[in-house]
Amino acid sequence: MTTATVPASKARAARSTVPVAGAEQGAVAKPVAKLAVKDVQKSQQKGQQTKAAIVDAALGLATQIGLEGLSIGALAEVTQMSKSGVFAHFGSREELQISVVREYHARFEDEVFYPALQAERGLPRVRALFDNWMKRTSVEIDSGCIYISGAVEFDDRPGPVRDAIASSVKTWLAAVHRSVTNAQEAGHLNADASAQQILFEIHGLILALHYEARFLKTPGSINRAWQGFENILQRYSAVV
Amino acid sequence: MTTATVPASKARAARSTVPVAGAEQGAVAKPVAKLAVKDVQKSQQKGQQTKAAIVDAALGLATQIGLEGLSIGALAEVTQMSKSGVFAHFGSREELQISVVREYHARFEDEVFYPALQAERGLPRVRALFDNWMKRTSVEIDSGCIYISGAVEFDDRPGPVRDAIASSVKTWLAAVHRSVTNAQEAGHLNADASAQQILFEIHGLILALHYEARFLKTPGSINRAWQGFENILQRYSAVV
DNA sequence: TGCAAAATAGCACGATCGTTCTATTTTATA
DNA sequence: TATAAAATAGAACGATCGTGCTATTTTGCA
Repeated sequence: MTTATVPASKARAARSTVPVAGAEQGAVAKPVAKLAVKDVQKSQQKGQQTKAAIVDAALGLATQIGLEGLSIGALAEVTQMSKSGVFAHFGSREELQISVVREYHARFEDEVFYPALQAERGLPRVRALFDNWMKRTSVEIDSGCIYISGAVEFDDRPGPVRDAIASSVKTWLAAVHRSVTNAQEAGHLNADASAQQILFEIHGLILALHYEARFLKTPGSINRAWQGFENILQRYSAVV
Repeated sequence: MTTATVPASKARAARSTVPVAGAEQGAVAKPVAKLAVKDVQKSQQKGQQTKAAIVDAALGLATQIGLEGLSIGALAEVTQMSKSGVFAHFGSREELQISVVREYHARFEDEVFYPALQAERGLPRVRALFDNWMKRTSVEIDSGCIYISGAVEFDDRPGPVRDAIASSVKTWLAAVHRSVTNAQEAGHLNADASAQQILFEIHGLILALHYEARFLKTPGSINRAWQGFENILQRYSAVV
């Protein structure tokens, strides 16, 4: 009946099928100025808006109960739509899962990667990347992380969903790797060290934080991750 | 029809319902020689044997597709039994999952923990624990690890299954923690360092290995975990 | 060997799943 | 405002799930 509306903060949930910018409400033939903006708005038709709202809700569900736990029925309930109404936007459950992964990837980049680019190349940017990663992981102690849960759910299950997750994660890890390499070239980190090794150890800190804080609820995990990062930097700091 | 038989190596799969120690046999008056061995066989009644075989098969399934992926129907197919036949041994799916967790825990202890006790206290034992842990994790790159997949599946699903997993993991981590503390007291590791911090960083290496090798299939991950361990030891080695 | 008890099978139930098909409503546009 | 297209709803499908109930078979023991 009532089609779900899209909160401003979530209007980009269908990004994969829609231009990035600041698209809001669709709407009617109101003869207003503001051409450029209007066009974007018009392109965001009803279907796209609804799809964005569905993906947003699906992302919320998937972070908590996993991509495999996603069911179209539950999603229909949350969005106040019919099962077939939800289904029609994706054509298959698998396509829905892929949309969720893409949306998660986009938000991850927006929140973790891009802001870190403002830090200058080399060690400062490595720090910024880890800082943002840590902040996000800290939030995900409560909400869950699709890169981690998805890895477990699909590690033995080949297919496009697994590919989507793996590709996103690899993209992100490659970005961190690049940043470490830059720091080595800038003389901020020991050039003899293996960037892959440094990346591996950093990744371990994030995974341990997620495991011990989210599952075991061990107090102090966040500080231990920070401390571990400082230990790594110290170990690999350039010998002047 | 044909009840599944229990390979020798798996005859302990129903350990949870059977007294731990050497408590076997229930008795009977058959005057046979070969007491010890015979008794074990006799006490292991048909039901226990079958249950052990079911748990063993369930463990095999669960490591690959997760505890949530376990279905009684699939299990019945694998063991060549009827659904109700399988079900009767546990009374609920949840109880089956708990049995699987307990069996995994028992095997983990047998394979990782107990053998390491032969190494002398202090650093050698810390090394032995990590060595065995690494060996097991290396195997689990193919087969999967219930402590990791279970953590993801049950991280915000309270209940006895989650409790069983968390309790097992905590027991194991506490053992490693104890070993680290011993190494500090023996002067093998820096007594000023936090054992929790060391444990956290080691745990991270294992998790990163599992993630990068099993999911991303990044080559060289095993060596990176070893290297990371050496780095940690070096960092926390006692200053003489 | 006979008999009680334990183990297993067979069947059916309600629920939920993803998906398909068709009808209805809403939207965008001429 | 009329009309084609897009979006959504509704109902039904086959499959699978966990579980309960009742038979049947198998086991252990007197």
